Amino acid sequence: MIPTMSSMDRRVQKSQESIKKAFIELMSEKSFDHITIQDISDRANVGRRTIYDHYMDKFDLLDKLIDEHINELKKLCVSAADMDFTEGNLMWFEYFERNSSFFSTMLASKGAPTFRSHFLKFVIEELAGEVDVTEGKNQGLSKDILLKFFGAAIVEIVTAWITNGLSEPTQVVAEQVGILLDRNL
Amino acid sequence: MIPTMSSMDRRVQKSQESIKKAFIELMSEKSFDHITIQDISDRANVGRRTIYDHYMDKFDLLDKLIDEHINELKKLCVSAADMDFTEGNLMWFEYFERNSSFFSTMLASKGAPTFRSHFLKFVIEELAGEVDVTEGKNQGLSKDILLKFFGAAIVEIVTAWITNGLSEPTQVVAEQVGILLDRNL
DNA sequence: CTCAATTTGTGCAGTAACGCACAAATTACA
DNA sequence: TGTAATTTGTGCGTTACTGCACAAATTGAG
Repeated sequence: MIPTMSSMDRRVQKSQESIKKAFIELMSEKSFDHITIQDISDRANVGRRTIYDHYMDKFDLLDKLIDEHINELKKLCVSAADMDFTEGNLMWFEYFERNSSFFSTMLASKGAPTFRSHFLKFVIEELAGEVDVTEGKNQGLSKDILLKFFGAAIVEIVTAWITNGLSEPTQVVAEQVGILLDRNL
Repeated sequence: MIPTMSSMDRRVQKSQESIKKAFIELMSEKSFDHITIQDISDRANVGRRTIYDHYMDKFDLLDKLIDEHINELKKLCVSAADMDFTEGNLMWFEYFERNSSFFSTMLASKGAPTFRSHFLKFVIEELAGEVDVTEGKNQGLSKDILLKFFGAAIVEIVTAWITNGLSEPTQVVAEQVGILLDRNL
């Protein structure tokens, strides 16, 4: 049985919370590549042995954090169900803006491929509910091709925007991506 | 061998820190008498069994916190060694002012006698270094009597001031107690 | 004063975290 | 490229924390 937060041994909760919090702090201070398990251990005030009890390595820890962010984005999607693309996009872009120190240092490190992979998978899942190939402008087109095409486009726009230090205003990027998606999907 | 902070098992450090912090928070919210071990356990996020592993009961926990405050006051005394009574007093009174939520709720509860006892012992120890009965105005007087007399006076002034919600300005109380001590010691 | 609800205090078995040691791998610098 | 320093990854014995159960004590309301 998978423990819920309320049934999990509190020592496990505390250790994982400390490790994640420390990792996030460190990622806003230096590149993922330069963070050591020893750094995390010191900052979280838990033993190195304990970190290995919970995570295989720091890539696994990054995986888990990315998954948490993806889950947060999913929640935003649920609450944005009644909105059009631009409105829904703005919520996403604002989320990335709030968490930009995490994402920008991660994208400038060996963690970038992991994030891109997770994010692409997620974006495709979300778009799958928006794309209709049985009628309209996309009738007869491969749904799979459509999803990969626009999924990759979205991932690239988001990661480039973050990597370039949020150089475009959040509203502008959200609007333009919204226009492109409205036109095609 | 008494463990220092740096050699103590970190689980012990964490548990004790959490318990103390929770207790202090609770004491700024309600009377010591109404705080339960269950309250502390919930706020600190540690098991009740664990609290009993570290402290006999909540009176023992209060003892330890009072001792920590007394130790802080001792440090202030060391740094005030070159000052006269008024200047040194001001540091003490300001310390009580900073921590007044803790002291005032504690003094309005069953914890008051414990505090008075610890504080009187400490004040007497500090005054002992200031009183000379071999010459001057106190020649021939019992040192023990002098210490108890003025020790109790100081304790009463401090606790009444705290209990009355710091009704007199800190500077005024410190000055007047300083004058009285200068005159007699 | 009575009584239900709550809290206390503790024993105990199981789990998680700890610190240490050590060989292997990686990093950084000359 | 070589080498010292640092970090990694893991096994293991020990310690601390956990949650549960339960009898006893206390609290608060009627």
